[in-house]
Amino acid sequence: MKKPNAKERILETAAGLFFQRGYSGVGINEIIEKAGTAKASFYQHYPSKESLCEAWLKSVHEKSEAFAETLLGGPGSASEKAAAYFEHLERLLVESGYRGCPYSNTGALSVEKSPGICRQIRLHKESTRRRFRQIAALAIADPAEAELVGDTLFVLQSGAMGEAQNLRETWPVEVARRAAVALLER
Amino acid sequence: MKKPNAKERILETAAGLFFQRGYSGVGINEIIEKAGTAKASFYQHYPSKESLCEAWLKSVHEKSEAFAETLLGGPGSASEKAAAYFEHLERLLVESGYRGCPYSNTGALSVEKSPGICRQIRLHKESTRRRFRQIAALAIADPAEAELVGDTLFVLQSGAMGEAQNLRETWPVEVARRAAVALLER
Amino acid sequence: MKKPNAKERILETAAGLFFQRGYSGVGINEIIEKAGTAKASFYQHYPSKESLCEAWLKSVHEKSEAFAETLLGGPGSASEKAAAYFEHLERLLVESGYRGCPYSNTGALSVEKSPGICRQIRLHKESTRRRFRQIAALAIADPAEAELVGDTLFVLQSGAMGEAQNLRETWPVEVARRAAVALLER
Amino acid sequence: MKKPNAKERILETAAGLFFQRGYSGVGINEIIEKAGTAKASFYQHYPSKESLCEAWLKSVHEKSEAFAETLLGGPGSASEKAAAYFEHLERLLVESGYRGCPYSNTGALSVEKSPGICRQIRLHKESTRRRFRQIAALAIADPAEAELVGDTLFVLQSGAMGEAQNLRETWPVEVARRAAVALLER
DNA sequence: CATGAATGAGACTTCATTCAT
DNA sequence: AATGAATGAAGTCTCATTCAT
Repeated sequence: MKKPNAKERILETAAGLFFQRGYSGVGINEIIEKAGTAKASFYQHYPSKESLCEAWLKSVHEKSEAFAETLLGGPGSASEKAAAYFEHLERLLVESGYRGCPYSNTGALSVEKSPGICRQIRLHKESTRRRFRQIAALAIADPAEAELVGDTLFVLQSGAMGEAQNLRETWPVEVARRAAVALLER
Repeated sequence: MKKPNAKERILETAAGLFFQRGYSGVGINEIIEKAGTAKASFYQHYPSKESLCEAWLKSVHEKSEAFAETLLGGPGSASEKAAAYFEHLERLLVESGYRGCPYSNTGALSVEKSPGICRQIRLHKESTRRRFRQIAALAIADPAEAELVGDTLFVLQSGAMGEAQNLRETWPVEVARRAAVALLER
Repeated sequence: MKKPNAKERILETAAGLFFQRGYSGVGINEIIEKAGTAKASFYQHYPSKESLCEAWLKSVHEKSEAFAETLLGGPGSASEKAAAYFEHLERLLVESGYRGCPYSNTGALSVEKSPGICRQIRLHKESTRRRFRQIAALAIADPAEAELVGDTLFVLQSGAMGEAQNLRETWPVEVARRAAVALLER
Repeated sequence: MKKPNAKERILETAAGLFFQRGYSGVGINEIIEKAGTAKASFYQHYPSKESLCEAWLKSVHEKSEAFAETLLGGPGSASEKAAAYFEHLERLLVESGYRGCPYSNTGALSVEKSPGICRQIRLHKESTRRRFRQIAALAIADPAEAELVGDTLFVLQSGAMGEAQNLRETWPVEVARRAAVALLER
């Protein structure tokens, strides 16, 4: 019995599982079983589990970029945009059962062997950092100051997601949001 | 040939390995081999791998507490203490090859099955949060305000460690330190 | 993009790989990849991997026959022909990195399931045996004696190739050549 | 349900299977199933399939050495010993269903990656060569001549086993035996 | 005739854990 | 308290082959 679109189904299935239980917590067997594919079909499309991880991170990055562009292109002041961003994060966090940031969760594993995965993580993180700098530049005239504030927002957001995940509480996100707003409204 | 202190040797060996490669990246076999113990001796002292993880986290917590107490009990203003703390983190980070926070790294795994590990993480994180609130209280009179600033420092610190690990760069720690100092010197 | 001569390219590619790493050491995937063909194109030309093996052995046999006919039809005494034959073998051996006889290497696998492959091996081996008997008949009058000597040359040659391969040294071929010459010059 | 002596059972089972169908023709699964062991028990005793192959070849070598020593230490002239040796080979060959020499069969695979296996093959082959030189030295006074004849016997024996395996006939062994006797009785 | 996607079966290896001594 | 042998389950990956287009 042959089913088409195995590649898509595999990626979608893996996306859900990797996000919920982490890259190292999910095996190929479970992925292909839930995707309804044969093992060899998997390896036809992805040369290794690591490459699937890369594809997953890439797909998450695309959705993240789409949201960020919408937010940045829309109306509102810098602090409003930042607040909206943190509120969005909080919603995601609760909906996902406090699973935090897929990139940080993957980076927390010792994946030193896979440069491809590390590269995806860096790409996403640098992109996020750039977004926060753009937001800061809306409110702060001095470029150097804007960059510093942008980086601070980036660090705040990362810490908020991580600790909310660790503690299974939302207050870190709220704290970060208030700090962000304060930095931008000064 | 009986070797004493098996329990200690196991814990020390595991501490090094868990820290460097993460809880899920190290197997029991490697631990007992490097510790020079037999398989069954391991299970005599630790009923499971998870319990060893708990013991590891507990031991890390003790060292962390000792450092924090020294810092808090010593001389210096709030912002000086905070700056010293972040400089300490940066040193650890570089020395360890950018391995970040053991608790966050462990929490990034989906270890929902082990309440003991989650508990250790929460204990340590709440304790760290309390330390930052204490530092903030040194500089800020209003209790509510001090708590908020303390939580912000906590979030900053966590994000700094996480992103420094992800990017293998130290700037997130420096950014966090400057933000912390700014918050405390206002 | 259609490429002609797919069948030939497959055979040539497989010939190189089978010779170097043995029938069981080469997979279909590698063959079609290096030949630049699609999976299904392969099975259009060869119903199975075993049939490709047969085709390979057949093609090797043809080249071998051509050489033998040239040698036999040329000038020189029986012992000169035999010596030339062994010198030829030694050259091939060194050039190929001591890969020995493709037929013996294939026969060493337990390919009991494939009568076609076994048949090719037998065909080649019996033909080689006949050649040696012909050479022996040039030097030895008595037919029964000539047959025995021919068979002995055949066995010597086979052992020489096999052990040269096992030891990665050429002395077995030289030993066999000297024994062959001695048998024919008596 | 735990059974002791897994290591022995694994080696004995593997010996039979490797001999009959070749190293590459037998999988770990079949070995452990027929040996009645768990897969992890296998890897407790043998770090890899290749290491099991080495152990197998080593065990075969020991039996082979025992036979050779008995033969060499016993009574009889050089040609009688050689004849007995070839008759022994012929018996083994028929009994085993024409499976030839385990070392040559293993060496025919492209096992370039495993130096351990290659080493076992070389050890056995060089030892066999030495035995034949010893036999030749019993009949031939000149040392250089004896060495050459010994090597010739070695090559003859190898070719005989290989071609008997290829053709599933015993005549190569008989031809080799007659050639050997002729060389020693001259 | 050519193709890329799909497949069932099996490859080798490692996991954390438990048993009998 | 300490040990080496044994284990079931799961790990990632490859095999030769066939399908639908």
